[in-house]
Amino acid sequence: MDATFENLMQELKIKNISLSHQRLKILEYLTQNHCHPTVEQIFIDLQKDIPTLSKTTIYNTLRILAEAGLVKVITIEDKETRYDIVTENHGHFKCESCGTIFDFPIDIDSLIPEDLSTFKINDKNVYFKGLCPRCLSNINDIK
Amino acid sequence: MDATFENLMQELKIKNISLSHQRLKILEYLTQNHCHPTVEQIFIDLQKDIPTLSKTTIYNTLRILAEAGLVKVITIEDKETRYDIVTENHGHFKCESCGTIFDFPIDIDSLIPEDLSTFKINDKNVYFKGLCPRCLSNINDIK
DNA sequence: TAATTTAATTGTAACCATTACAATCCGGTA
DNA sequence: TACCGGATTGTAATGGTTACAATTAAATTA
Repeated sequence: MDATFENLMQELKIKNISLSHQRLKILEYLTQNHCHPTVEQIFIDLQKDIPTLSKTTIYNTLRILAEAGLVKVITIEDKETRYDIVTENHGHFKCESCGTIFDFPIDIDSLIPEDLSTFKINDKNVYFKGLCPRCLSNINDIK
Repeated sequence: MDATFENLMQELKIKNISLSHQRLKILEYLTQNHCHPTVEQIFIDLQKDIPTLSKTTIYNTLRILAEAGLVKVITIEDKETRYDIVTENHGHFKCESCGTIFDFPIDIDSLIPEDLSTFKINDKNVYFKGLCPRCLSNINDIK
C-alpha cells in the first residue's frame, strides 16, 4: 500500500463512501495494475481472492469510483470499456495490432482552445491509435 | 453537392469503392449533417428517402467509408458510436447535459510527444466533456 | 449483546447496439 | 436473355452492460 493508495482511502472517507472488502480489493487492484483493465480482466483476477465476487459489484464499484473522480473511464473503442486510476495528465495510445494501451505524458492543460471559453470543461482526453514499437518490429521481421 | 462531396466521390473511385444509391445517400447525409449522427439517426432520416433501407447497410457502408479513411468513428462514450466526415484537425466536446457534440479547432499535430517517437501514430483524437453555454445558462436560470 | 435498520453484494434476466449470416435483389456483361 | 458478382435486406445471434429482487453483511440503536 503506497502513498497513493492511502490518499485514495482518505478521499473516499471525505466523500463518505464506505469501503467494503470487495471495493477495497478492486481499488487495490487498480492501483497495482496500471494496464487499463477491462471489467472482465478485473473479474478473472479478483475471483482468485474472492470466489463469490460478482461482475455487478465490479460495475457498481467502478461507477461509484468514477463518479467520485477517483477512476477514469477509458472508451477508445466500443465494446471495450477500460478503467484507470486517475493520475496526472496523460494521454492514451492504443496499439491497433496487439491492443495494448500505453500511457504517454502530455500537457493537456496547455491546449485549451479559446473557442471553448464559454464552455465548462470537466474532462479532457487525448487518444491516439497506431502501432507500438514491438508490433512495428514484428512486421519488419516478417518482411 | 459542394466541392467536398465531389472530392469524396473521386477518392472513392480511386479506392475502387462502388457507389450504390444507398451509399451515395449515406455519404451525402454525412456531408450535409455535421452533427456527428448515430446509426439510428441516419437510419430514421434516410428511411424517408429510401423506405427499404436497412441498418445493416448503414453499418456496412460506414465501415467501408471508415476503412477508406473518409469517415471518422467517434466513440466518446460507450453505447453511442457516432460518425463524422473526416475534415481538418478538430477536437470534440460533448455536453454532459444535453449530449450535443461540438467541434472545436485544435492543432493536434503540435502535440506529438517525443515519448512516442518509436510509435507509428495513425489516428489522433481529442475529446472533452463538460457543459455547453446553453446548458450552463439554463442551470443559472434555475438558481 | 440482541434487535433493527440500512447499505452492499449477488445472480438472473433484460436490454440494446452491433455483427453474422443466408437469402434476395440489382447492375453490368456476354 | 441468361449469367455472375457484389450490394442490400431481414433475421437471428452475440456480448457487454444494466435493472431488479433476493440475500447477505454492516452499522446503528436500545
